Amino acid sequence: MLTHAAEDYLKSIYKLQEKVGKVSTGILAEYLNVKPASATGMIKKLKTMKLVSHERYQGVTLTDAGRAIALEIIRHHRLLELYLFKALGVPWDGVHEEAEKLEHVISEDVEARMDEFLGYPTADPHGAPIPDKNGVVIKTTRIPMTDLREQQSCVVAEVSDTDSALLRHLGSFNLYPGTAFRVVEVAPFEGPFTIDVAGQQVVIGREVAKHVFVDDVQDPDNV
Amino acid sequence: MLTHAAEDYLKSIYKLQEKVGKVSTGILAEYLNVKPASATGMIKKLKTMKLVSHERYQGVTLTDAGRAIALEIIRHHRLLELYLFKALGVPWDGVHEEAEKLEHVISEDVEARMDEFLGYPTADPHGAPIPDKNGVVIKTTRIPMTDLREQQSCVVAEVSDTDSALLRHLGSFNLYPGTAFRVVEVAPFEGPFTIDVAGQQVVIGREVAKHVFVDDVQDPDNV
DNA sequence: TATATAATTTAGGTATGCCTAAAATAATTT
DNA sequence: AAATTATTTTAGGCATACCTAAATTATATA
Repeated sequence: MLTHAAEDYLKSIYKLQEKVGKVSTGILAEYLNVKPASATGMIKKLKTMKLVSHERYQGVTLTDAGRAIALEIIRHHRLLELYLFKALGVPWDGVHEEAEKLEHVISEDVEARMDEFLGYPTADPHGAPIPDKNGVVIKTTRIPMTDLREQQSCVVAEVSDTDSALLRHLGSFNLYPGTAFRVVEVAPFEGPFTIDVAGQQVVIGREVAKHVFVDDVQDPDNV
Repeated sequence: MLTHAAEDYLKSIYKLQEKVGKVSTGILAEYLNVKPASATGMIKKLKTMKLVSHERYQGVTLTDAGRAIALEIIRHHRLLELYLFKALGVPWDGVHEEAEKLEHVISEDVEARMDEFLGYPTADPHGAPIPDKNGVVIKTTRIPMTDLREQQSCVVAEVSDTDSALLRHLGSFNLYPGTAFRVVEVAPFEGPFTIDVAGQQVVIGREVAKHVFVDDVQDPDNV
């Protein structure tokens, strides 16, 4: 069995790799709130276990074995988030922190029971896809809200799960995954977005919009 | 926050103290599957935190602060066991092992939600009392099954939770907490107990009977 | 191309929590 | 009371996973 720290490194490498391909030591260290020297140490350890590929100064990538473990941990995390949300009513801005601790200790048996209780779900409360038991993740085509233009309509697909204050903010506007909205106005010079959510006008700043990803983008009917 | 190991020590000291008063280093080490030298080390650490009282060669006892933490961990453990059993259908011989890992990471918030879901229960699936939020444990008068005499009737109050094979064995006879039975025969020379459970005759060996505790002992009506 | 800057790795240190072996203390037997 | 046995503590090591500081390597700038 891997240590919790090793599991966290694999999970983080997976997530960063999705964004940037090869993951540099510095990026990884920053993501994990750890010094680069510490990351180097763990990368070496993971390399001897053949869970990552790494050449000095060249960044890390997961091996197939490493990715399988990373996906398993991510599955634990997201199923736990959804379970806490649906079965125990933990607010959506609190589930990430809880799941972060539980993901390392939950058994496959308990996980399977939660999965069954939830009806084999495919997304967590923030809209992130839940890998299936074999590590298969549903591919999605989500774009950041900042790419939207005026008058386009769309549906919230996913929001970042790490910042609990941000989640409370979004919740106050009902901006949950599945919520539809239309862009009313995009203020110039990197200004905020004014959107229409169920008839209510809401102003969303750039920084917030960067963390909201949308789906089903439709141009206005009357063009 | 305490380390998981420190929490386990406090919990173990509490349980052993219930049985033997002052807890010797050796007994504690054996209970935790650790060498006496390691126990000495942790005892010293807990002493500096004022969670235990200890004089060299004289055994440990918990301070009020230490007991409060021990009871909190025990509450976590037993609520988790019951939750896993009732909400997720984990078999009663598996819940102990799961709870052993989860008890150290579950938050007070999630615990409170499970408590509510379960209707503020007072006993876990093995009949062990669940301390309340303030660390108050319901006092019980339970006697080991080995103290029973022929023809006495009683109700199973509690069984040891650590040996999963034993639990499966008891389960096969329906000997769960709450189950009533009558002693039909006690074989001489430390022999087995023959009991009547819901009309079925069952033979229970001494070693098993030592781990079953009963309540509501009644002498036969026709005396 | 040489130099300055930035990123990464190496080297050495800390804390936790376990271990074994040896020393000290306590309890039991003769 | 002395000697043997058992228990407990001390001393010194190991692995994990973090840290800081210094050395190395790579990249950007003059």
